[in-house]
Amino acid sequence: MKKVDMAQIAARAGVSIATVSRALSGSGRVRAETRRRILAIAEELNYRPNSIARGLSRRRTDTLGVILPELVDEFFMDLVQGIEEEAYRANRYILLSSSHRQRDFLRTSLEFMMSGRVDGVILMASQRMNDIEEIVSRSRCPIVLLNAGSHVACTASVNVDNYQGAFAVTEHLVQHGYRKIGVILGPDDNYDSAERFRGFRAALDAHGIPLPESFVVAGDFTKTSGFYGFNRLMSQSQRPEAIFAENDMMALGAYEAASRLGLRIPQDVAIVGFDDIRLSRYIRPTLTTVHVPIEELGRRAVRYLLQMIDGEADPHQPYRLELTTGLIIRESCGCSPSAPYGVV
Amino acid sequence: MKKVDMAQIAARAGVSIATVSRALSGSGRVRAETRRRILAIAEELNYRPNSIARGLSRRRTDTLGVILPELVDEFFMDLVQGIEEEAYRANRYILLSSSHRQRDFLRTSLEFMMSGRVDGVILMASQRMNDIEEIVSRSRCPIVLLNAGSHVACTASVNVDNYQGAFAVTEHLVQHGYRKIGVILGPDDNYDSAERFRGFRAALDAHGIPLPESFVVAGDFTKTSGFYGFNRLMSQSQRPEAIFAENDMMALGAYEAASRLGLRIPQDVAIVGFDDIRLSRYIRPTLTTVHVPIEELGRRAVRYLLQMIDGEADPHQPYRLELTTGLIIRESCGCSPSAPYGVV
DNA sequence: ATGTAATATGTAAACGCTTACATTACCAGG
DNA sequence: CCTGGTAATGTAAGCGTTTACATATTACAT
Repeated sequence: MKKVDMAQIAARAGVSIATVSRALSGSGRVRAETRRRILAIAEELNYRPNSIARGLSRRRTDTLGVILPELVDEFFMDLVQGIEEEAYRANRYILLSSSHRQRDFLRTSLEFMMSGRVDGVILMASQRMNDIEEIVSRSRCPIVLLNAGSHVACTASVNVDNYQGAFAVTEHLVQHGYRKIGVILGPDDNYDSAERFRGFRAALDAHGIPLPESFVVAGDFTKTSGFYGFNRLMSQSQRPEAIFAENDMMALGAYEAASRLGLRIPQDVAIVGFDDIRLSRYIRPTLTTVHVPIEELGRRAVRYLLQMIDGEADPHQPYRLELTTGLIIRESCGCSPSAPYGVV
Repeated sequence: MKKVDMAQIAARAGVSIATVSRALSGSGRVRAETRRRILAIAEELNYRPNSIARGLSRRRTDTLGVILPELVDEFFMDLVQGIEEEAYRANRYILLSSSHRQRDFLRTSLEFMMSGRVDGVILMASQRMNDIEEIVSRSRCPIVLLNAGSHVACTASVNVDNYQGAFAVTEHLVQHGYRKIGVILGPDDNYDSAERFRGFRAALDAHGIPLPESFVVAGDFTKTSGFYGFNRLMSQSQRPEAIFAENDMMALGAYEAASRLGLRIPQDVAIVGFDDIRLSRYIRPTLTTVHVPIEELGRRAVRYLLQMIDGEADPHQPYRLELTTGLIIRESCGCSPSAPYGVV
């Protein structure tokens, strides 16, 4: 199939290229009859506008760049889904790139963004946010950050309200009557983790519940770290009655550790997580956790990015959106009798 | 940050645009001293080539299109990962699009591919492969199909050897001594499913094991269908001793049904799956299944696509690659005593 | 018919880069 | 000092659109 361009259509229709362009793009005025003729010819020739050329000329690509730290993860999957959907709705394409373990992350991102390939970028850097300011300042197109620390105030960001979610799920434990509540932390330098801990802590404080140092153990969001974290929490004389794992994967590790130790959930120890990954519904007992509206996160990011691109929002004015999280009450907190099984 | 183009560099360096281009692209001859000067200025001005313009001129975009039926699924996630990695290695970008439940699938795909936005496309259509021939024939750039039926012979495709995998896992059941083996099928029109059944059947035949009609129940690759499929298989007087679920999700449903009926796996009934999704390692007993090299699938697709783009492979010559699958022996077939738990 | 304002179309200049071809600079051998 | 060859650089023509501006056509009121 050979390529067909406007010139060919113009020739056949006996008009100039400009008229063809106007007819096809719908902008500008063209006599109805002429337009019809042009459209027919375009159809017949199976014409598709060359979006590269169009991009050059219009100085926009209708493409959004998405840079994520990784791809293989339920979180990112949902995120991409949300982003793609919203972009599709707005007739935009998605140029996807994972940052490949930050190998030369800054350089790659900049390269990416400044190449004129995209009209805007959705960027989720993991930890090291130090570069961010620089990236943003040197970038040539609007950027929306995902889950940026609250200290990043140089551009738009869409975030999850970790604090509120952690507060809620912790409070739920308290309402169950638990007073000895332990926590398995996420990575040190992780913003989400820090916020979750803040919410956890605040909920305890709000109810006058003490938090002994021994009830706080480190973790890193991996299943294994949850396993060991649980073991450490439960191997002391003073055992917690309930445990808040700062994410679901660690809760999963805790499940396994519990099973190893012959401890029943929630009878011997209640466990709650954070994230509401799919797995949390599949394991038994089902996991009480905090739902994070990931797809929504992606969609909102796209929406705001488009606003910036379309000039409805000022890219230079900082903007911060926090999406509320929702408590998902299942069995692991002790709420309902652990139903044997069910079709999910 | 204002945009800087070659003209500015040329002006500063006191040379022509052409020389700048040559210096920057590395092609063509430029005096070492001049090149150094130009590079320095480019650096200083923080110049990035405009890839759109470059694309227009060179008639290539260094971008690969990826069209998938969905995004949210472990399979696609891994696939995208493999594709992205390999593309990154070759300095290509990925333009991602899900086909949104085939809503006007053909049109979208064509639009996408023929817009000159990409140099080639990796396409995974789900069922209805009827359009494929047409899409391929009308396309303007090389295409690699993923998991295309063997009847599709109009272009390149990379596939998984479902037959061989099913044969292997079935044979494994036979070696366990099971003679009454049931199967829960995938969707009717699904190519993978058909191949898996063929392999299953062949393995039974090879060992002279009969397959009563009642041991074959329909399913559709969902967990729920696995649940009901299991129930149907086990609610007859003549019960199978082992069950081959054509994918892991259905095996998962079968697990739940078994638990409901108070049947132990593998003591009362062995279960094996296909796909080796992550979950298959997390459930207890761990699931014996067939590993599908998904990332590899993606990587291979990219590799061949690049060959076609670079003219090393003829896009018009059909090409078919089948990746072998691997048997993953875990607990659900009865192989090892069902260990209580372990850190995975 | 005629002038005026709208409407329809054409012309040509971008957009930022690559590249074939033309030109100039340079150097060695005669 | 000239000649020819090679290396370095310049010129300009694309690449396929969009779009500002110019021009041609039409419609309508007078």
